[in-house]
Amino acid sequence: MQRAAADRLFKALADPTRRGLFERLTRDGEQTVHALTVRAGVSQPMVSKHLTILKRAKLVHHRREGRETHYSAQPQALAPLADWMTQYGTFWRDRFDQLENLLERMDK
Amino acid sequence: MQRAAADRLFKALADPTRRGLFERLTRDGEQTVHALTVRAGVSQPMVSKHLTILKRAKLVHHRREGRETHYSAQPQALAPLADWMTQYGTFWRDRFDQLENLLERMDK
DNA sequence: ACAATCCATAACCAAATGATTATGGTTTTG
DNA sequence: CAAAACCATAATCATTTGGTTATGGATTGT
Repeated sequence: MQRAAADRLFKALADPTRRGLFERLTRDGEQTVHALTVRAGVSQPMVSKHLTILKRAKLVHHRREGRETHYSAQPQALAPLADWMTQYGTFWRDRFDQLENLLERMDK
Repeated sequence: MQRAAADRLFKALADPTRRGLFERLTRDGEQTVHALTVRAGVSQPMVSKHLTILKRAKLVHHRREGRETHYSAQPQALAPLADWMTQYGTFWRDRFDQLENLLERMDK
């Protein structure tokens, strides 16, 4: 079951267009499908489809408002991926300082 | 360029069989194709193909020895994935303690 | 009311993907 | 040396995937 969640996550993130959408929603916050389509490099229907896949992986959340649909990123949905990665502990040690640094910056 | 590396990585990890092979190599250490095939649930040629994909993502390394090929995991190849994830900082805070814990256990 | 906008779904298509069986090249074993 | 074992590649196939255009439903603007 955690298996299936991880699978949907990895598959959702396997496509660069989808990662692009997720990254943009994370960086720039909530966006309409239209706004996302303008810079996505693919057609509006394709953006909708990709968003649906991200939605099933719980990476995004949507909110209808009139004729527009606003999508927002749910970065906490990356947790299973983080869990999966902690199995491969050794390489983390090297990254530890960077991470600590990041967390410090986040606290400011 | 880091882009392409991340892409090969995500795509390589998108398949559960491939993740299974990688996990096994990480947990149990170096293995021959034959040994991997026995428990992989797919045919030997498929194991070879998956290993090739993992190899192109630098997630595994191979070493020929007579008629057998020994594969081993290269977990440090997950680094680009870790880098990518640090962009989504917020959720890391929650995982920080677990990570610290893990690193402590690793030092023993 | 009518036209335009926003979005999702449908219909369709080419290419990629995951799998199989068949084959052949090396190397080891009997 | 012959047979068996190990592995990679080739040929083939069904399914999935990422993309398009077409359409239609709902909402907003004139």
